Amino acid sequence: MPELPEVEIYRRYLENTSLNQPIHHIEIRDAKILRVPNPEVFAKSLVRIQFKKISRRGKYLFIHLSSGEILLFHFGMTGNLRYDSNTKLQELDAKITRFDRIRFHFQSNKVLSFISQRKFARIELWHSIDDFINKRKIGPDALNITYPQFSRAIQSSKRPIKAILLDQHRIAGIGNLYADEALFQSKINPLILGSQISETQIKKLHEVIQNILQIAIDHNAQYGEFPSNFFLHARVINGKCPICGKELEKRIVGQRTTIFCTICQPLISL
DNA sequence: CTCAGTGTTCAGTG
DNA sequence: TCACTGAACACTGA
Repeated sequence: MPELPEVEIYRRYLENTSLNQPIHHIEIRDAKILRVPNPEVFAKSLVRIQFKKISRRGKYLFIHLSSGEILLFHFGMTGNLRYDSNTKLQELDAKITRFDRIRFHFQSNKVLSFISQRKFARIELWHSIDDFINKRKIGPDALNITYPQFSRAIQSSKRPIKAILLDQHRIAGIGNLYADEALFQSKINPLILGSQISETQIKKLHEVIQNILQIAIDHNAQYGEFPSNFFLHARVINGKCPICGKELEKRIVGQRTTIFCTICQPLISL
């Protein structure tokens, strides 16, 4: 599920469960998740290390280690976390599924599992956040991006707006669902090119994105609890436009399924 | 049985 | 170098 709001919820979860506990050992159940030169060496190097702080940029979660290094979590399409505080080993084992890919065993006997159904999720180790941001060229966080930054990110591209919103190099944190949500609430057609969007629309889009993401976080990223005016409710059932009632349009834009209303999100620039 | 899906990376093109 | 595109990755559920 992980777009920005989910990852922010994961960040808070780690902050509330996993700080300041020395690691006892790391259980590697699927080495593919670990994008490090040598998983065994990686695991050994983390023994006795603690998580000191958890931060986030877009969909990337950073664990600040007591060693000074940064453990990077990216959840892909299906990543999740589960912190087990049971003291009995049997009860801990009972909770393991085959999707528990990496497990961090703390000296306190608590266990943090990094879970992922599909193996698109990954864990990396970096010297610093700046090092990671610079090498991967990750754009500003969608919740923090200023209007001038946002405007430039949109107008400087000739790709469809939908593709721009999904491009983490330009703006970090928006995924397929929230991109459709933001475009619907802003009444912007997903196919309009970035360079062709009016200043008024960009302004509106910027506001709408901040608003949607904040509301999503406030509802713990639980889609079922989002306000009824959220497009997502109509989108999942592939139904009719919640505003005008017309059959929603479905197309591939920016390589992803895109659902929108051709009436409420006209192709002309306002 | 087939295919789409809350995402990224990498190779290749212009 | 840069902007962009399409394939690949892996597994479930409709």
